Amino acid sequence: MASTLEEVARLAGVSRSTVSRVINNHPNVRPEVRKRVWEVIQRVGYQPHAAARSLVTNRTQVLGLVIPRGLVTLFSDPFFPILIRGVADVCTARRYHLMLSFFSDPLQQEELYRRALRSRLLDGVILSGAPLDDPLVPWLLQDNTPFVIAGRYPDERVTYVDVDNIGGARMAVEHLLRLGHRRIATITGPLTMMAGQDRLEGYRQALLSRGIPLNDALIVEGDFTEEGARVAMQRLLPQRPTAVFVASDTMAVGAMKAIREAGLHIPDDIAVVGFDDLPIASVVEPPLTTVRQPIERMGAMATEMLIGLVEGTITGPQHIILPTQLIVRASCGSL
Amino acid sequence: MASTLEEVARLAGVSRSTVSRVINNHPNVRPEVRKRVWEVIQRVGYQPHAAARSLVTNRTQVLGLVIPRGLVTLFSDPFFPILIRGVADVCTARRYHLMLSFFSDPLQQEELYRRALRSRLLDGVILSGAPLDDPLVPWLLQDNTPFVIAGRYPDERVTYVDVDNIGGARMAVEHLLRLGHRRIATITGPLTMMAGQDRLEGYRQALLSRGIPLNDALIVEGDFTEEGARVAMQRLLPQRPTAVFVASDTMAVGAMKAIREAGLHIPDDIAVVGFDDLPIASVVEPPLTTVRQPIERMGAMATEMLIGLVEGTITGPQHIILPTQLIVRASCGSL
DNA sequence: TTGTAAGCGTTATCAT
DNA sequence: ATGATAACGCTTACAA
Repeated sequence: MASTLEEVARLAGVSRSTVSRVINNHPNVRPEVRKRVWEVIQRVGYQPHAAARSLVTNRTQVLGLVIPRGLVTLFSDPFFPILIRGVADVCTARRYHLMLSFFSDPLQQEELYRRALRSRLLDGVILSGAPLDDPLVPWLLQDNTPFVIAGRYPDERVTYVDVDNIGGARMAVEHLLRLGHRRIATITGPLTMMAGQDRLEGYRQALLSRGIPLNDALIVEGDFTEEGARVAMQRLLPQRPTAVFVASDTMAVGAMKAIREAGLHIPDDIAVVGFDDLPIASVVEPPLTTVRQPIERMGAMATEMLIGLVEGTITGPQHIILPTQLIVRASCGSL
Repeated sequence: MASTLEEVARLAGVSRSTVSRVINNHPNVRPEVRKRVWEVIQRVGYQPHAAARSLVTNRTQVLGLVIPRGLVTLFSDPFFPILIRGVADVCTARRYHLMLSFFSDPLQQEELYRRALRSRLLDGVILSGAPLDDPLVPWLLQDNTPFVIAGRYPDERVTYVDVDNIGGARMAVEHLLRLGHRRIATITGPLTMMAGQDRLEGYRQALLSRGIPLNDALIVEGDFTEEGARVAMQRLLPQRPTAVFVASDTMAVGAMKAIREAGLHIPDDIAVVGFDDLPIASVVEPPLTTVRQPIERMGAMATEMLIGLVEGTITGPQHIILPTQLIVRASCGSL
């Protein structure tokens, strides 16, 4: 069956401690002994027992990625898959394992918190897509659990890495302004999320910097789903906007549907700009002008930072904002 | 700090064993004592230490989901996200944790196998998208690790759950035949994968049952990517097929691009049928006729079966095939 | 450089 | 019904 340190030690004619030293690359082992021990390890296929090890080291080499289940419903939106890939790649490279946790209701969340974190199953967690009032954050702070948020968070004590949502949104709207639009609507993300708020803030800044007053009738809150955005756009149409900034590509697709269903043309009647630069942006007709954000990189950096926190190579809370970039295609009519 | 059994025992004025019995709902604890112990547990926020527990129980309550990294590149294809959701939901419901593992090269795979499985970090694994000659399968069999494949596998000893790829493909092609097509091409999935082979087999069966000889020039192997399918379709065009069965929706989108780029019309010049019924199928122009497969359900069932295997409530190897369904839209020209 | 032995926090066996 | 006590497999002082 599964061999233990003890067995390897016996076979190599040394003590458990020596085998442990070899496994953990400690110095102070005679090269000759080290070699002999490694041979036995290979021969019997010895692998340290993870639980036994972490019982004494207090480390599991497992990181958690926590995502609200509701958002995952939007798995037609590859935001999370891409984020996960960034996270997973760093985990693999740094020899950590990745545990995925979705939760729907607060009850499930608390249960998850107990089972995964209080039970010391995880060395740390990455949070993404959490609403601003997510109870997880105070819990984590109080328990002193290493954690990083993929997304801005208005508390200096939390380490986060986000993309420049404000700047990106601002660029998008400024582009529409340059094209002569003055009646620019927006479909926001959920305003319970920082990303939703920030993209709206960028919209605001762009308009105000041109001295254009905000018009509440041109601002409708969306929910990051295509269908939600379709409905939102339908509500916007009577206001006769000449352009609309939509806070995600997936929602932009929904908005475009609503516009076409109303018999209007994109971009001639209404220009559309999205946010994300997901693959669909270049596939849709007309191709979507959008703001590119480095999702995978955000996941990767969040993971690097979390590992730094866990291993103690990063000390205080850090705040990183990654740049975004405007990708101009046909849907805004500048081509 | 984190409290232990010992501390709870002291505070409740009982022994460790009693607290352990309470935690694990063993009988033979006086209701009064049980109540007193629970109170202390709540008060100090005690949570059993996962590693300590699994060191003695030989159970971690963690399941692994293993996916080749290469396929994940296609994260614009929501197949895996949807599968993951099915898996994750059952995990949550059954109080298991889910560990996600991607690997690219065989070396990484072996390293992963050692770190995650031989180290007893996982109670079992779900495999998906693995090629037929994946070395993981023999390893798992030999080590007697509980595992389930989401996908058919030609070895009676392995438990799997798959969708009816053969039947679905056959339905799709039979539909094209009914519409009068005789020169039907196909872009297959990678033939290293069972799903690729099975969908090709369905194509074969449909044609042969009508007495139409197979024509190798009409069969091109794809790789489940949009771009790969675009190229494949370009190679197919000179053969003048009147219809093409494409083994995935994502590939179908690529094929449609190639067809349009050649100045041809869908479905009038070439009818297209896909496979998956992903969200994009109904969004694309014209809407894609395709074969719907219950991806999420497959993930969920695979997980249920794995848990059954782990907990010993399922004995022998099981083989389940879930039904598929033809969804007729405009791209095949029958509307 | 190597070995001995004490824990890590549980569960489980066996008395009581 | 409850309590000692021995594992589980490892790391890590401390000794030698």
